[in-house]
Amino acid sequence: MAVRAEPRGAEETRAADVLQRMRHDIISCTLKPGTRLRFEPLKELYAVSFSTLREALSRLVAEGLVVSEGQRGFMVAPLYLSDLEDLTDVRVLIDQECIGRSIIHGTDDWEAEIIAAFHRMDRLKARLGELYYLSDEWSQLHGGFHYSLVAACRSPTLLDFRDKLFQRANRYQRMSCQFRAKWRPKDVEHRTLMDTVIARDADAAKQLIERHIRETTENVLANAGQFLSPEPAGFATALRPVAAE
Amino acid sequence: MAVRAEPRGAEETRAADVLQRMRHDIISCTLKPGTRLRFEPLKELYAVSFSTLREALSRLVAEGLVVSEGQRGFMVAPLYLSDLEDLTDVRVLIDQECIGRSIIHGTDDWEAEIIAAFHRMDRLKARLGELYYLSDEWSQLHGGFHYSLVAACRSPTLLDFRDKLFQRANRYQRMSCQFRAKWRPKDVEHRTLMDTVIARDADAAKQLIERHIRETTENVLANAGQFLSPEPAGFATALRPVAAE
DNA sequence: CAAAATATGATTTTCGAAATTTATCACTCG
DNA sequence: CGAGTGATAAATTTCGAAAATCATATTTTG
Repeated sequence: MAVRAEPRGAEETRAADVLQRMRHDIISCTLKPGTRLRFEPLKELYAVSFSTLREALSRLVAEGLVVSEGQRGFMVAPLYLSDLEDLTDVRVLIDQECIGRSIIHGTDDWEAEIIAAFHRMDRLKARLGELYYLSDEWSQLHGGFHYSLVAACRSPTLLDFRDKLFQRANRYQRMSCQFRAKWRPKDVEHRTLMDTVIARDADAAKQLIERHIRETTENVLANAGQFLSPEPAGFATALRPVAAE
Repeated sequence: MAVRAEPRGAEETRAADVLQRMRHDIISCTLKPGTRLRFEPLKELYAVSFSTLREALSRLVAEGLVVSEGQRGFMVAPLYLSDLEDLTDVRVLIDQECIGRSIIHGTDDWEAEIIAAFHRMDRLKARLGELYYLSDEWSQLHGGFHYSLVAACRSPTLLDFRDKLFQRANRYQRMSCQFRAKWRPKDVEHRTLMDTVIARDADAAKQLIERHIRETTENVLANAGQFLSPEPAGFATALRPVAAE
């Protein structure tokens, strides 16, 4: 058998590839919140067929990045003040739990990975200068740093939830950057967070991550709060009693 | 315009309908854990085409009820001891938070709905007799009761997470029933839970819900623990560093 | 005889045309 | 003039055939 031309699983499936690209475009607000997602344009933009698009959109609905209205198509999930507040509170809960568990279970390798992630983020920031936070690459490394803090929590479910929350929250920040580019630097905070976590001081780390998350939200609100409508129209959002125990 | 023949939104979309049916069949273990989901049989079973099936399957993957392996198709998510344990811990965390918030924000209507839900569940149980817990209808009402307890938490995100966790956990119980039909009755527990929540005793309610959830898991393990493989093969399950903040 | 290479059959994945449904707009009627 | 009605256009949704991929059996080669 010949050697694989691709770097192993570069594109498992066309649908999975489109899913990834669309997710990125939604989070980065290239696809703006509230935009109706019509098929003809999207078909051209992503170079796939109806069904394949549909598959990707379906999954994005489950992830909360897209909403579907009956048989009237799909739409990039709008941004709401109430959603951001909800998101912020739940993120605090989940991140605190993850950090607490990571501090209990973390190994030397976990610590090493945190330090490495911080270093990568820090150096890239230095190289990028003033508007570092607009870059996709920094976004990646910064996300990686925060992930490294909680990576040892030993709960795939918590990590999955955290990931989804992180992505949804990210959209609000990316959006707010487009209005005003003022952004309080967080280098010191990140370093303190790292030190505290590695020192295994759970209580302090939980306090720090809470402040970190809440301050980020406050920044978003200061930059773009006025552009957020307070509530979705229907008010009742995700309600449905279900199966049993 | 003529009067609608259907009871309003009975089937928004064929894909949504199939999604719902498949979800039910997976949770009830009609589609057994670990089963490969081949398209030809499924196409016949649900009477839809490839693409429509694919759409439903995609969403079930996002919900954690189905797993997809590269381009080798789909499979009903297997059941693992480690997953059940993870699930149990996270459910305790989320449900405690939801109950605490509901007790803070709950109105009279919220209390009324709890009492109503309990009554419905209680009467159906009396009518069904011994093996009440095998019935789909009871499953529904029991789920509804637990939902009513947390319904006033004012966090769509938490409710959504809770719902997904509930469904995933349910699968383990349904499965365990098939091996042995011994099931400790929980009537008294449910009533105590209701009384405590309505009395707004947050600490006691949190303790009760934790015990309720953990005992349920212990029951499952007693009935079917020996049939669960301890871990997924690959070990690392849901890991991927992502975007940024 | 073992191992690699190839051919064959089964399955998944993708595509674009056909069927439904919704939205738009001109038109009639009260 | 406004509300309802019906036809037309635009969009979504569904379908099944065609292309691509994977698993298996067979043959070839060292």
